[in-house]
Amino acid sequence: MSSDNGRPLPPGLDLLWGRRGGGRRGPRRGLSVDDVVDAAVRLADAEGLDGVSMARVADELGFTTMSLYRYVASKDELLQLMWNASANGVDDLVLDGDNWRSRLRSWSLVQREVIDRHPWITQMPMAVPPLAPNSLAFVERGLQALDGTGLADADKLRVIGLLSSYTLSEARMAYDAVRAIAQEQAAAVDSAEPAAPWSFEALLRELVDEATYPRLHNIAWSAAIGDNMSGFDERAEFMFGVETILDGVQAL
Amino acid sequence: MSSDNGRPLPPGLDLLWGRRGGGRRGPRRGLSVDDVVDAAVRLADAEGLDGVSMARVADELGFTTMSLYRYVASKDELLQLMWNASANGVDDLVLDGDNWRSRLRSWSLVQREVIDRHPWITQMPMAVPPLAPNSLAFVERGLQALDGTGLADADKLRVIGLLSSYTLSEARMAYDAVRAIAQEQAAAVDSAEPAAPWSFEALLRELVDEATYPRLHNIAWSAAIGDNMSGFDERAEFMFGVETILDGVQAL
DNA sequence: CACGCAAGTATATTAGGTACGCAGTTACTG
DNA sequence: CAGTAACTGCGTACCTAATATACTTGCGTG
Repeated sequence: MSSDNGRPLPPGLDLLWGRRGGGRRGPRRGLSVDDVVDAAVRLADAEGLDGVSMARVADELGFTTMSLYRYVASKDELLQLMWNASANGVDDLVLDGDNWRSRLRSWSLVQREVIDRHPWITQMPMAVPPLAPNSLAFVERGLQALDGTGLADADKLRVIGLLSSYTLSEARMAYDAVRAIAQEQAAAVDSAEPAAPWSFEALLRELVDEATYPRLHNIAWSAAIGDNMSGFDERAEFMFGVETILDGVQAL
Repeated sequence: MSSDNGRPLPPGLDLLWGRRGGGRRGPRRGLSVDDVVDAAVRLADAEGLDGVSMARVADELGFTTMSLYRYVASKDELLQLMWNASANGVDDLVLDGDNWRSRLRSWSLVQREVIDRHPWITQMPMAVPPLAPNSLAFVERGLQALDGTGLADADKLRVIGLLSSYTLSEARMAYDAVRAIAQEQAAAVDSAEPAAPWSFEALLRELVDEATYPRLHNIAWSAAIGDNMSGFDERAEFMFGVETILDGVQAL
């Protein structure tokens, strides 16, 4: 298999890569690691990452909280597994396009779609370099998209990293906005007050005074931003950013 | 001042913008919001964001935990204030360079320096669009750097957003790596075992099998990555990414 | 067939955020 | 000037959530 056969992986990675040993004595297991991860992912999809507590996940499975620790070492490890699981389809991903540019574009779109399916990804702690099977598989696909370009390997990796960090942060902002609105509405319900809506543009106009922020002030009061909230197409915005990055890559 | 004079800002933003009213009756305050924020920032600088608990901050100031709630509404609000405070110097930032490109480059460098001074920024929850005075001031500087280019305002904002999200995520990865190493060493100390060091490259070579990840496998086993850990210059890496983005901007 | 590892459970501990009410303090108000 | 309202810092208490530990029971293996 590999050079370091047998040497134990760092904690957390072993499970991720399916290398947690384990004798086979004792009662039959009532669950599998996948069951636990699936339940957690389902919960996160439905209620956001905050909805995921060990107790809640265990409930979902009809087990007690502590039983989960027979399958994962810590909540953190569970989060890693969830993160990996969220990208579960990428192995058999086919990138269409006959040039690197369209392939990379569709690669970015795929990532964005994954995040849209699992918005909680944007809330993940992300304490560790993503050495998960699916993350690497996805990177591999990105490298594949750059086949045939004369780019150095290191540059390819950089491009991949650049695109995916842009995608993630764009998605993060989008979902932060969604959450902010949801939260505001929730607050408005139980406070029973008029609760001024404070659109984003209204806030900007309120806060940005002309002396300190001349350019922002100008933008905030221009018609362009004026009816932002309605006609605003986040997806187009995202695509534009991707194209800009691709332009930069083209220059390499 | 502005169109909506008097309408209360959403919670959290009022303090950020110095608009938490408050009569002046009652005992003199023993602290100021700035004292609290400063203490929290000092703690975070020294011990990371995990070191920041309300109790710990209060201890630092010689007050009880609950007294802090006379100054901030919640820990979350405190975090927002910390985030804003971390960028405290940007108002009087001078961007050198006579063309937009060098100005933007130095703008990115400044952001990176801020993060280097306060690495905990990369660990922040970031639940909300950054409507903080200093964030906006920094954006304003970015716009300023793009003065004279024919770019549309919306495009300028996109460029700014793109660069800063890249900067943040690059810094995040860098500090994640630092933390991972520190944590590994800490674990090695109290376990008293040989505790195989598992360099990043060794891990990659162990995990990435040729069949599934041909390109990654190739990279992992190439000399280029081989002695990565030592000769690896993260700063140069970062600069390269910035240049790539700037190339993309140039194409606009 | 009994030994001992392993699975699920119950209980408890710890950490951290925050609601609530108290007692003392100060400044506005009549 | 007295009264009172608004405000201070504090102590206590509650809640959520992760997880350590010890127990009970199941079952493959020697």
